[in-house]
Amino acid sequence: MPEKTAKINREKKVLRGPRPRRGDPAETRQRLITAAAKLFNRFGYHGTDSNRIAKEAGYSPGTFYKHFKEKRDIFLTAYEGWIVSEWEAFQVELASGAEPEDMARRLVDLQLDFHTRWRGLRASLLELVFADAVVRRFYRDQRRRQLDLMAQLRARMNTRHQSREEDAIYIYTMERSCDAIAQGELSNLGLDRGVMVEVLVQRVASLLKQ
Amino acid sequence: MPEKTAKINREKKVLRGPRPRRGDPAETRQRLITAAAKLFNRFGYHGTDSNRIAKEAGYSPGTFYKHFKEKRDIFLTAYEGWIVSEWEAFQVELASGAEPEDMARRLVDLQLDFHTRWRGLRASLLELVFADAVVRRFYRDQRRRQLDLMAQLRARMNTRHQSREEDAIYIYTMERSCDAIAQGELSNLGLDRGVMVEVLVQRVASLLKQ
Amino acid sequence: MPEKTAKINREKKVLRGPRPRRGDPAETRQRLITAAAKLFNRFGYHGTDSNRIAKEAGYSPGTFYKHFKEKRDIFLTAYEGWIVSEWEAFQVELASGAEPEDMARRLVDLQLDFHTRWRGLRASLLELVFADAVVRRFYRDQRRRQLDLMAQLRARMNTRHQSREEDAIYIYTMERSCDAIAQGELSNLGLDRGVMVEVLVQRVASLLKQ
Amino acid sequence: MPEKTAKINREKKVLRGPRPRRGDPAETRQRLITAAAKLFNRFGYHGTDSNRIAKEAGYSPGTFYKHFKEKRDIFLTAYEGWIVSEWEAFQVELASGAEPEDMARRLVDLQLDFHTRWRGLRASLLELVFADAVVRRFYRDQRRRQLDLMAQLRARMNTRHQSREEDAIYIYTMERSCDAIAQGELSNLGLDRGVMVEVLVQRVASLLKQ
DNA sequence: CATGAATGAGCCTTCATTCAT
DNA sequence: AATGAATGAAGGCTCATTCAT
Repeated sequence: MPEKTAKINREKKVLRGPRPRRGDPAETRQRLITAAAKLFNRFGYHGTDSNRIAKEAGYSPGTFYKHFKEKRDIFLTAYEGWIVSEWEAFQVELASGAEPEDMARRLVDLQLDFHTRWRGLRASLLELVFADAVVRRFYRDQRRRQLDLMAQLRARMNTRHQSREEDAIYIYTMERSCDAIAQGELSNLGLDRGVMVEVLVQRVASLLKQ
Repeated sequence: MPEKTAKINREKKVLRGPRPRRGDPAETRQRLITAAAKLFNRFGYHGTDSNRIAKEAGYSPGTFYKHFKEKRDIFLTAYEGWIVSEWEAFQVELASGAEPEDMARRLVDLQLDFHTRWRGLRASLLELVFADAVVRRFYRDQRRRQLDLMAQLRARMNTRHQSREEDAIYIYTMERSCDAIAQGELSNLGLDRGVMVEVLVQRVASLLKQ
Repeated sequence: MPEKTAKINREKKVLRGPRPRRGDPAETRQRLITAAAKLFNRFGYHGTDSNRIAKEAGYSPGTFYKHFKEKRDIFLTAYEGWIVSEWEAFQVELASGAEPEDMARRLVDLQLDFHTRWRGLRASLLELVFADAVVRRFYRDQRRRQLDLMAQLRARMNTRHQSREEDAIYIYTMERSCDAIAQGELSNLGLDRGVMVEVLVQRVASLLKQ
Repeated sequence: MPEKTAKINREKKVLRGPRPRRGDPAETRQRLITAAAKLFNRFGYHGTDSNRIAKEAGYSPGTFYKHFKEKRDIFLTAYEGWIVSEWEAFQVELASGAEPEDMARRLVDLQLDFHTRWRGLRASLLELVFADAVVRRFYRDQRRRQLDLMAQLRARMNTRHQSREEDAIYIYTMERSCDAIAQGELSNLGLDRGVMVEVLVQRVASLLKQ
């Protein structure tokens, strides 16, 4: 009977090092989300590992999994946080009563800002939507809600009529163009950011004018 | 997918029959590319491993690395193959002398077709562009060439003037909209494919009319 | 765009160190099984990790998973190897035509020998049978086969009649007693190995006498 | 399981009602043991984590470690509780003065009952005995005591003489057979429970008859 | 007495890549 | 040209255990 070896084998899980701290779970969770967003936006989803997220937030690997069932979860959470805050900012702007042109400019700036801040997460989004059924469902729910909101908005604002399909294409145009700008594509393509933004602003403005 | 890949390969050799074995390097290389495209388009870049590409093509892992320095290379090669064949198909159509509306419809169909066939590769593209400097450079070169070609084309066809920035936005609109359709987003969003396509066709047609 | 960081992140998988060797897969597999058996028998199933099995056999972690889908698989394989070789040894002995008492003694020695050599695997077996449905199925299949063989054997040898249930109890008795001896329980319990073995031999002998 | 566990705990206090909260230490400890027994018997030792035991009992992880130095301890405690209660039940039966055959039947029923209720713990027992020196020592102490009691008992009851070694084999036979029945092995092996039990009853009865 | 946030070693598994044959 | 056994870094995730509150 391997009396000694068995014991050695069993007792290797001795804990040493600095002592744990305490904190508010909500705060910890938020720190993790912030760290994840930061890393996703620097390295993309596949370039970011869960242990590193924890470390970046000031925690150890186990803490991550106390707050999120799996890596995908924190991605979805960060993604939702972005969508919600972006949409809130849009609502505020839309309710500001500014002149169409001014409002359009601010809306484009807003979207550009968000797409810049979240460009890494956005870069990973499409692959995850493609490869992961859960992300796909989540993504499409958001998209549907977005289209519904847009329809409501247009109804309320008496803007020029356009179909839900046109709404979708409008959204795709804005999103993809802002992504391109946010990803820094312009300078490589001989495009001028100012001109590009201006074109987008005019598109938005024409939608806002009744 | 295989049928169309054959089309892409047409200028080299039509590859059928599941048994390779000591062929000329070009054929082996082509088989690997075809297999990679197939897998990328089913599982995405990160969901496809290089050993499996080799196996799918009927070779062993070592053979893969005889023909491609790294996994990224075959992605770029497949990507280039797609772009080239898509652009060739466009050129053919643009030279057909068809009526603007008909031509527009065929161009949209063409793009939809390519985006459907390559949707997995496209889904992975943005993340790779973001995370990998080499892919990024490659991608932007293609994009620049695309914009240049479009400018030439417009000059030749005497179409309505629009800036390079407007061209870019047009390209982004078409691309993102076709991606959405190809990825199957429409049914979840209460959008009608026919209507969507029609809107896109009109956009293209209005560009083609002088 | 984080040109540098992204690259750093991507290129961390550089391989260094000693070069791989070549070998016969069957041999490698066997080496792994042998190593696994050794470790399971020293530390039990839960005290043995797959990387260590690989290392013990002279390979790296990846090699293990080229030969076995998961850790459980190598356990089942080792288990099966033991059962088969034990049963073969029994068959040889049973066919030897020795006198009942002599044969009984050799059979007990044989079983003791096997239980001693495989005592770690046996110690883990019951928990795995309990906790893992796949192991359970495998185990019960073996057991059924064992009972069937025993029935055939008794029929052929014209031994005293006993029910399949009695056979089972006989098997359980032998197994558990040999386990106890193999695990080294006797010295702690004030039991004499010689006496114990003698009792078992008499049991077996009485079965063998018609 | 819960009903019977309560029985085991009877001599301390009957614990019902799912809400603990600042009670006396003994009660907390008992609740933890009950929860541990339940989980060990459902998932085995390695399939049960200490945090879950605490949660199941209505406490937090810290509380667990206030009452038990380590996970192993609560296993040993539960194990001891089972042994003690089983042996007590046996003593009661043995003192009942019933006819040998009746008594034998009740004893077998009793043992079957206990082995069924504790089958998860029993399934883990042998691996722990093998891998952990402390469990091993504990287990063998119990076993020695059991053999001693049996010797005393036989002396008192004037049963047919048999050696301590024969006692041990008898115990192993009963234990392993009851385990098999408790683990549900019979149906897979084409064995009839009634017949099996009857054989065991006869074995016990023959021991009880002088 | 009890809490529960936090720990961190470590296990299982994957996969891009190499090189001796 | 092709093979394919082998590599080994690393990543996702678990869980026994601790300690500040």
